[in-house]
Parts: sequence; structure tokens; C-alpha cells
Amino acid sequence: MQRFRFGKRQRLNRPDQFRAVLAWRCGAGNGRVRLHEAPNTVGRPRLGVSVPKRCGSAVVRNRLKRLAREAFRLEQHNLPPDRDYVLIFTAKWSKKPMSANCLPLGGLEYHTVRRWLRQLHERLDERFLRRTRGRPEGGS
RNA sequence: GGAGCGGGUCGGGCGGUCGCCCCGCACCAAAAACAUAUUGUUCACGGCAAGCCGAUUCGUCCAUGGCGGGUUCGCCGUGCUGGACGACCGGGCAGAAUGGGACAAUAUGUUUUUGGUGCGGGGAGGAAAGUCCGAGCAGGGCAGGGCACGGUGGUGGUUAACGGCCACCCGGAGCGAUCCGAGGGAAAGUGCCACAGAAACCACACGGCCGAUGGCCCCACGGGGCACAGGCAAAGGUGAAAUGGUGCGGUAAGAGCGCACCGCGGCGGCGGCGACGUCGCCGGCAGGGUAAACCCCACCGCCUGCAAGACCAAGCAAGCUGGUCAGCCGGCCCGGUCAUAAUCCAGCGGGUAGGUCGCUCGUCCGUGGGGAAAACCCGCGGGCGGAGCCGGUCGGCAACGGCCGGUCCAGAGAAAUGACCGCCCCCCCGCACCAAAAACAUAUUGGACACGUCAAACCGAUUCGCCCAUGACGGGUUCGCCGCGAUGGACGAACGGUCAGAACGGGACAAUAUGUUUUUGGCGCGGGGGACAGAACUCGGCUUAUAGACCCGCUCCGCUU
RNA sequence: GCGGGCGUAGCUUAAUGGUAAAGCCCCAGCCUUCCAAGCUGGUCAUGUGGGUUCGAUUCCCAUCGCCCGCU
Repeated sequence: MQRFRFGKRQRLNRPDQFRAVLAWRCGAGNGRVRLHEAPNTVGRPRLGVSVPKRCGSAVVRNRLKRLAREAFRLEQHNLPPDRDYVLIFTAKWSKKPMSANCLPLGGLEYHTVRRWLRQLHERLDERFLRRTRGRPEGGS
């Protein structure tokens, strides 16, 4: 029976970890979020979420991070375990549905974020494997 | 019932599954430390009886002689030599035995850390927000005064403190409940007041009025004229604002010149802690606005901020240059302090970007355990403090304070409170049903009504038409008659009456029934919505955002009793 | 977290408390065979809400938005 947990050891905690993932330069985005991947040697997939301040107020940013964590928690067994992931929210969200150039937060659910995560990972997977074979001892 | 004012409380609830952060307990795994045991290695680590030996030392006894002194000649004292015994010391027994230490390995136990599993407990707000004030706390080596600068600004109180809060005063808004007010000083000084206006604070210039009085002229002696002296400050369109306002008197014209009321100022009495109020008297006005312009007065204020600061680990280069009448409290001065640079200050260059504490009530005492320990850790009990929260009570109009009791349980650090489902609650929309009310339509019944209709026939002091008879009277005439008209009668039409009201029709309105629509309420189904907003060292306030729900007190208006 | 600063036409900037200015842009007209340039005229603003004042872009308070510095 698979457990769907997401503790502190499954997250990226330090700024240099984030920088290492982004320096691998393997990412894709869909206009609302970006996903980056990089190999690790820990033996479990790890996620780091980055929500910049332009996404909205503190309530909005907390909401986005919780949705991302919930999506990763339920999707983690479908992802390759030897990688680090960084999910970056890029669009501007708002609680008010009528705001200009803001996406409404009300209709966003974790299913949507989970679907984005899966689609972006499928787009990245082939590129990731090619780069890993290219430099087999790269991640020293 | 409607409209409104003030204050307070809450900020969806219950259940299930999965998940996050912190704390405690238990178990498992790993690592480290410590303790114990065993084994091994090692150590210029320690000790070892009796018997034996000895060129150690001491004591007792015996023997012998020497020396010195005394002598009662018996001997006494002292030392040396030899022997025996005893004690001590050294050697030896005596080491590859034994004890101890260090190190290593193994086993067991304990503790700590990390990870995992299970159980239990706790886990966002009234504003956590904005960062507008005030404090605690920390640092600036020591840390004070003045100036400058900044803030506040009715009075009294409250508080750790505040620009907060409470009560009162004054001014303004409102019918009112209530609300709003940076609300000291313009007679200390400076500045500004556009345009308009005679003039914006400076004289009363400009523009005016009068000419009573004096002067001049004329004269019919009643007076009139001139505007020279002189008097006056009322009118002067403007403006936000113009040297008190209105009215009456008064005058040559006028004027607080006089009076009344209002405003203003001064003095005094009374009430109040006070701001101030009130009463009386006096002054006749003593001179614009602006201090959220500079300023004056009173009071308050060091600066920096938990990314403060302390410790540990790692790393780098105790590097270079300059400074010393400096620098250290920064804008200035005084006072204070360090004392010439490894140490202080500034600049350049180099390294780190990890962890623990601060930090989530604090502190003290007693006791038990661990411990070398007064340190420190754990458990239990109690006390004290706190500007925390809740309740009660007392004082106070209140803010608030005193006392008593209970409670003090978020603590992350790329940053925890979430996701899904079900039921319930509140609001909105749609549909269906039920009930009530209203409107409309239809039907039936009743039906106010100064609403309308009614034939034929009959009647008529009505009107008209036509016919007949008579032809007054007037006019014309071709003398045949014509025209107009009166009267009477017949006929026809109209009009009025009778018939004819308890008839017929219309019909406000009322009742009943049915249907439609609307509104309200209830119930059911479906759909949508439930705000503002996320702790980051901690408190006290303020400000701002906020769907709604509930409670309390009060005001005004309308209706009913 | 703390400390500063700024919001004026579509854009860039002015403006002692007294009619909000200029350049570019846009629109219309003139000129030109047409375009450009030029000329003439016009439209368009003090972030928002209060307060002080006779009068606020300016002074004060609150609020919203943006920028910068410490780190």
C-alpha cells in the first residue's frame, strides 16, 4: 500500500538546493507555472515551491503553495524518485473574479495543479533522460 | 411599523478519510558517549608476609679493655670494641604472578542525537494587516547637561507609557438620540493676503458731507451766495474679510454724541479642583485674517533595532593603508572616558551565508533522583511577580484600580492550520405544490342610483307642414286676381303627458364560484454563494478592510389601544 | 523586519497658497500632385477621501499604488 506523505525531508530547504536545480536548466512552463527538474542522490523525490510576491497577497500565496504540495503529495509515486523538482508560480492570481490581468483563484483546485504537474513532467522527461545519458557522471 | 443613533458579542457547526508543524510516551534501526564484564596489547604506575642475607640505624643484656671525672676506694658516669636478642631500614623471595592506568575488540546496560512506526495532547486573528504612536528587551566600552531639531496642545483624571481612553467645558452640525473639532498665544516680533476695491493695516491719504461759528460778497434787513478758516468720519458699487450691528433720538452735517437690545472688553461677587459658567457694575469699542506660515509659551523626547544581540562550528590572511587637537552620542558645544595601536576609528582587500540560544510566561523556595558540585538536568509540591486571559466582589459617573478564585496549551524558519466527501445553518436564483391577501376576467345572486329605455292607443292652451272653409287687415294689379296673414276644422310629423312600475336595460358596490397574474408565508427539488484576511521577539493603543448573524440601550415619525 | 522618497495631459518634465505650463503624442484645418516637414486651432490632467484656509497641486491627517536603501 502506497503512502501519500509529504514531510520536511521531501522538500527543498535551502537556497543552494534551489539554485542547483535551476542551474541544471531543464524546465518547462505553461504560462501559469514552471517546472524544473534535476537529478539527486537522496533516493526520494523532493519538491521546492517558489511563489513570488507578484502572485498576490499572503493568503493567495499560502493557498497556491498548499495546492502545489497537495498535488505533489498525491502524484509522487508516478514521478521518477531520483530527481528534485522546483515548481514556480508565474502568473498573477486574485481572489476577486473581475480583476484585470489576474487569474481567478476561486475555481482553482488541486486537480488542476496536479494535471499541470503531470503534463509538464511528460514534456520534460525525454529531455531529462537525454541529458542524463549525455553526462553520466555529471552530478558529482 | 418605519427611519436612525450609540455600545457589545460572534466571525459557520458536526462527522469521516488522507495529510502538515510542535511537544510527550512506547517500540524499532543507526550513530556517538559513558558504565560494567571478558579478552588482548602496552606502561621510566604501585604494593608484596614469614623464613634468609646485610659494610643501615636504634634499644636492652653480657663480656673485655681504653679514656675522663668524682670517690666514703666498695664503686659511679660516659664513650669505644666484641657477642646475643628485638625493632627499623636495605637487599632478596619477586615474576611473563597480582593490582592499577591507557588503548583496542566483543557483549550487556544507560544516556543523547537522527530516522521510522504507533498512541496521546496542542496548533492563526478581530483585525494576525498598515507600521501611525507608546513600552518592554538588546546593543552603542563609561552615558550626563545645554543648544539645535522633532512631536504634542481646552480642563481634570487614568496608565508602565502614549498622539490612547474616560468625564466635563467651549464652538459647530442635527428636530433629536448623538456626532465632529491639532480647541494655547495675533497687545513680543517677522512674513503673506492674488483679482477687485479709495484703502488689505498705513496715515486717515482718495473721494465726499456741512459751512451752525468766524471771514468775504449781495440785500428789499426776512435772508441769500462763496467755500477762505474750520467741523465731520456717515455714504463710496469691490471683496472671503473694510476700524462693532440694528433701531430711535440728536445735529449745520455727522459721529457711542445719547438711549434700548445684541456683541466686545475690564473689575468684583457667587458656583466649580479646573477649563468655564452666572450675576452685578463700569467702559463707550480699545482697532482685520492667517500660527495644519516662520515664531513665542508649556510639556515630552539619546540613537539604532530580534536581520538587535550572545555562543558554537567551519573557513580566511593576527593582510594592507590612513587617522591621534582624531574617534567614542551621530547637527553643535560643554562635561566624561580610552591612551597612541595585535587591541580604538575609517577605507581597501579576504573568508563565511551553517547550527544553538534569544523564543514564547518569568522567577524563587522546599524535597526526591542523577551529578564532584552552590552549576546543570528531570519529577513533585508551594510561594512571589506579570503590563496576559476569564469570572466574582469592592471603590469610582467612567476610563481604571484594589482584593479573591481559576487559567497561562501556536512557535515555523524556502516558513506548519490544508485537501476531499457527507449532513446541517444563512443568503440569492429557478421550478413545482400548499395557504393567505390583492388585482383582473367570466358566471350566478343581491343591488345603492337625481342612470337609461318603453310600442300601439289615448290626451294636449305646444311646434311645424299640408288641405278645406271664411276672408278682418295691408299691399300690388293687366281688375281676372295675386301676395302675406288671422281664425276655425281635418290629417300627418315632432314635442309633452298617460300607459309607466314593484317593468326592462345599464350599473358602482357586495357575496359566492372558477380561472389568470402578482405579493407574502410554508414545504420540497435543483443550481450558485458564505466576507476581510495568514502569526514571524512580545505587549498596550490607533487607523484601515470586513459577507453576515445576534444582543442591549436610546431618539424621531406614523398607526392602534 | 526597519528606514527613506515619489504620485500632475497618452509619455517626459514645470508651476511663492491665487486662471495648472511646455515639448512629444492625438484630432481638425491650411500647404503639397501625394507623403514628410512647416503653420493655425483644439481635445485630454493634480492617485483617492477628509481637514486648515477666503482660496489647496502646494500645508496637515488617513488611505491606495510605485520606487530605493539596510540585509
